[in-house]
Amino acid sequence: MAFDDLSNTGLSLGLFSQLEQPKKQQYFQLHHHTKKAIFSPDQLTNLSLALCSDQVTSKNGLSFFARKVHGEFESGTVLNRQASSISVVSSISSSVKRDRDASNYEDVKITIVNQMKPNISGMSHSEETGSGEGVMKIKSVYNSKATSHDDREIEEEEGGARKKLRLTKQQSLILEDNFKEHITLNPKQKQALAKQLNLRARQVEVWFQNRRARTKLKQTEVDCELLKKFCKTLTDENRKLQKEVQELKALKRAAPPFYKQLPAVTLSICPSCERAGEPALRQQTSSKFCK
DNA sequence: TGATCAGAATCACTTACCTCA
DNA sequence: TATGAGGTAAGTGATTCTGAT
Repeated sequence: MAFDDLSNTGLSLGLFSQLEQPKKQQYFQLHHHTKKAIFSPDQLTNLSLALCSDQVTSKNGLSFFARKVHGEFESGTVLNRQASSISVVSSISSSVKRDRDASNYEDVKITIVNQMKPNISGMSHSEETGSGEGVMKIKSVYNSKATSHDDREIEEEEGGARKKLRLTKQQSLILEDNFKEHITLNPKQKQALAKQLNLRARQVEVWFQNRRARTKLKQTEVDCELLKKFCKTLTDENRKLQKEVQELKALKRAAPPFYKQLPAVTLSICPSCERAGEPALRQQTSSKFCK
């Protein structure tokens, strides 16, 4: 796909109006990931934990940020994502600003430094951030409301290797507190929290995402331990029962059961009433039994 | 009314940076 | 000082859901 075409399909999408969009999401649904061929069988059956569901109302004026341009580009070809979703364009490399929550940006433009490199997704970090041929830079142009933090980050990202953000203890504490209250945030909460922490909404979102993943991982470990214990209990129980069976078998061999010592009794069916009974008894009661 | 599409939200997995033993 | 492990912020590619057409 030629780059001009790319911008036509997605990147020159400008302002979007605010939308009221009720969202209902089931979090941590039990589901299978059966689609990606690259998954191992274990991964295919990887289950999420069913925790809760929540009604989220999102009023996040679309803030349609160029989210995903990815895949192998070859001139004149299409993106490797479904053609229907190509309009969403984003991070080709770490130099791409990605902030779909920044509803205050005015437009997203692309600056092409050089020709696109085939197989961008396979580029190494140094290749991505280098300044050599074939490197494409995408720059998000925010409106005047963009925070200084954003500007700083753009500078940093353009400058070289990606700098890892370290949250302060205070920030982590506040995030943790919020997580205790709700494990997901609606856009309003996200924005508010981001403002409070002097972070971008995307960073808050990522933190919650990673936090949920950590919670799930821990829960999985706990579940695993419980299952191990349960398994051990069952094994012990099974061993006990096996032992009991052995003992009973030994007893049986030693002395035949008492019912085998009783005289044999023949049961027969009365042709008129079709009831079973011992003949001697039936003879005594036949006047009542078979009328 | 059902089909289709776009966009948002979220996920699992991965990468890369940073700290610390 | 070098190094490997572990923690975690961020990137990537996918699915699901919902509203609009």
